[in-house]
Amino acid sequence: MANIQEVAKKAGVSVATVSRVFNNSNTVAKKTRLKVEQAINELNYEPSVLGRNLRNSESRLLLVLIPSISNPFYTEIINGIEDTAINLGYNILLCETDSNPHRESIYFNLIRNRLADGIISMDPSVNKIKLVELASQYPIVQCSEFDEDANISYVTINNELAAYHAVKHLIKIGQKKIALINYDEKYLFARERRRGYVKAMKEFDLTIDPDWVYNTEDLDFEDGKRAMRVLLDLPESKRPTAVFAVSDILAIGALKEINISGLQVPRDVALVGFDKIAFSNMTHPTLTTVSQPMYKMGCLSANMIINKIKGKQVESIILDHELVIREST
Amino acid sequence: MANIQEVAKKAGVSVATVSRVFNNSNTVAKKTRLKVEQAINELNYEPSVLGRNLRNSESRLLLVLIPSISNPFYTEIINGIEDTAINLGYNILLCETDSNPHRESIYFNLIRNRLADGIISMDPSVNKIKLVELASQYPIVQCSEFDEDANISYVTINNELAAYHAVKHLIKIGQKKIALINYDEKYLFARERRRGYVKAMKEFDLTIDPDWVYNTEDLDFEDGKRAMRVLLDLPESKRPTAVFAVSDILAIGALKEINISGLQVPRDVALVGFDKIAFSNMTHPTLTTVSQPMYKMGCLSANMIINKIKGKQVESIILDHELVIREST
DNA sequence: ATGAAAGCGCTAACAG
DNA sequence: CTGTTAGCGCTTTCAT
Repeated sequence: MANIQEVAKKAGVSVATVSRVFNNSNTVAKKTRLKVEQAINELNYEPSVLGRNLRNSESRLLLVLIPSISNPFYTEIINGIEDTAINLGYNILLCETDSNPHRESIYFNLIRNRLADGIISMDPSVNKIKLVELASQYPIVQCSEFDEDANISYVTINNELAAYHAVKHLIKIGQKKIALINYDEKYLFARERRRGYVKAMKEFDLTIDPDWVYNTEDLDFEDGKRAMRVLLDLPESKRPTAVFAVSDILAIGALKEINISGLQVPRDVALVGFDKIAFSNMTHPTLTTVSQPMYKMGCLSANMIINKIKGKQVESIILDHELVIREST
Repeated sequence: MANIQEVAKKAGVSVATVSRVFNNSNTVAKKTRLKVEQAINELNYEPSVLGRNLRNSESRLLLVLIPSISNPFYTEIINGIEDTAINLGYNILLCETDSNPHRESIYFNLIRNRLADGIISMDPSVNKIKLVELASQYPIVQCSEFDEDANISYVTINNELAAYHAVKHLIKIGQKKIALINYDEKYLFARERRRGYVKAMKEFDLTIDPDWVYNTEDLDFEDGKRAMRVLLDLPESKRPTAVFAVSDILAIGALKEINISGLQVPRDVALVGFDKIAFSNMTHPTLTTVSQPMYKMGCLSANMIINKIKGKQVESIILDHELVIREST
């Protein structure tokens, strides 16, 4: 593959001029430009990003940290990030941490090694201390999950309010015994969503049986199943007739367990999920769920990180959610 | 952030020695090495990949082309690719083409620009002509989908045999009226899977009603639903009692449509999918499906492309599949 | 409007 | 065992 020198030689100009042509500098005479363009075409020349990057000490690569690529919640966000990034001349390096600190540190080093210009972190189990430390030297934004006191700008939704709306919907359709399948409360969004649940229950004078709140270890299908099993095994008088799960996958696990028990949704148990992943519409019955504007979140995070890279001031953003009522309630 | 010069100065050695320490050259005296290591630690130095890459004209980045990140079929493969790549000192650039030629060409340019050292293509709708052209200049391997006469090495399974096994299983459990929900036959795997279907039917002297073969436009849930609707709307005498769908998502769509019609799986219609995506185990009933060794496919593709980058000779690989019998049959 | 040349950070060949 | 130096491919000042 030809390099800039060969193009320059072929066109009978200096490498500087070739560079100027490629960077649309308007200080190149039309005639010269034509000559150069012809040489570029003949040699099928493409500039090496490596050379340019080294010179400009930028890579135009963005690191996107997610816990797991198989979690469909992230796919729409990533679409948004990718579309925006490409438009602005950046590419993304998708990094799956598996919530594994070793992997995380490999990825963190990528920015130290200047292979990436900035990080969009969506990993709730990220090492906050390291993240904050890194953020003091490199451009970082958080998407969806964030650290309250980290002083790193973020894009997210109001989780407490969203959970409140979901539970209020269950109450409005006549439910009183409402359980919460929540994630480990070491995560901020889990704490916030519980607050929303409690708030709605309190507002309508419904008492919460402590057995109705189940915290899962992971966000997997199996965790949802297990949680629902525990809830269904409660004595008749205490058994909940509605469930709010803080993620669609948990809700789908719960749905499965309800079906296995020969019960029906929503007749015997009403069910609300969270995230509006594609599969929430494929179950039978389809899942009522809280929709986050995932694509938009992605676009905004990408914009935010690129602005930060360019040294602009950025502000955190809290977006609106939406309750999508479907067959499960 | 410190660079190699500052470390050299601080340690009182030349940059070459610092480089040697970092690359574990064993021609460095213990005492010198210690001095350098101390300087590295004090300055918190990390070498710039950019400089190294430019010098070695390699980026240690791998391009992975997939049509859509939201298709769970690819997630396990990507896990395999990523684990292997990281182990061998490479990172991956996940590229979603959306089957969009414009995006594809952006990604193809990444390798022309030397931002990537090789490509793993998993996109069935890739522009074959461009791919072949590129493969003559750069390291490329294909995973899962491949071009028969492209002479680009690949990792895949025997699709015809896998489909044959799936249909044979349906026949063995007494099914005779077996429909095929297939993808557009411009794709090789779709043609191969139909051949397997036909072969099994022929072997057991079952005639195939032309109305039983439905080719979808896309591989989405909605396509599966639509296909199943058409099949269910056939006159009573022709209506199939079993369906083989060439992808789990299509099968899940079919399942949904069957449920909507008030019919039951497997009592009224038996159902087999393909891919063993995570969600195939979350439906009610769970889906019988053909399992591809996706993780392994990923590992092997990564190994293959890295070997190719290093100039080694590589051989295409055909892996075994497995029929996973669950509740839907 | 164009060219010469420095330099981004690193590695490797060569010399000592 | 260590230092000197050229150069990877590009952009960008500074001259002209």
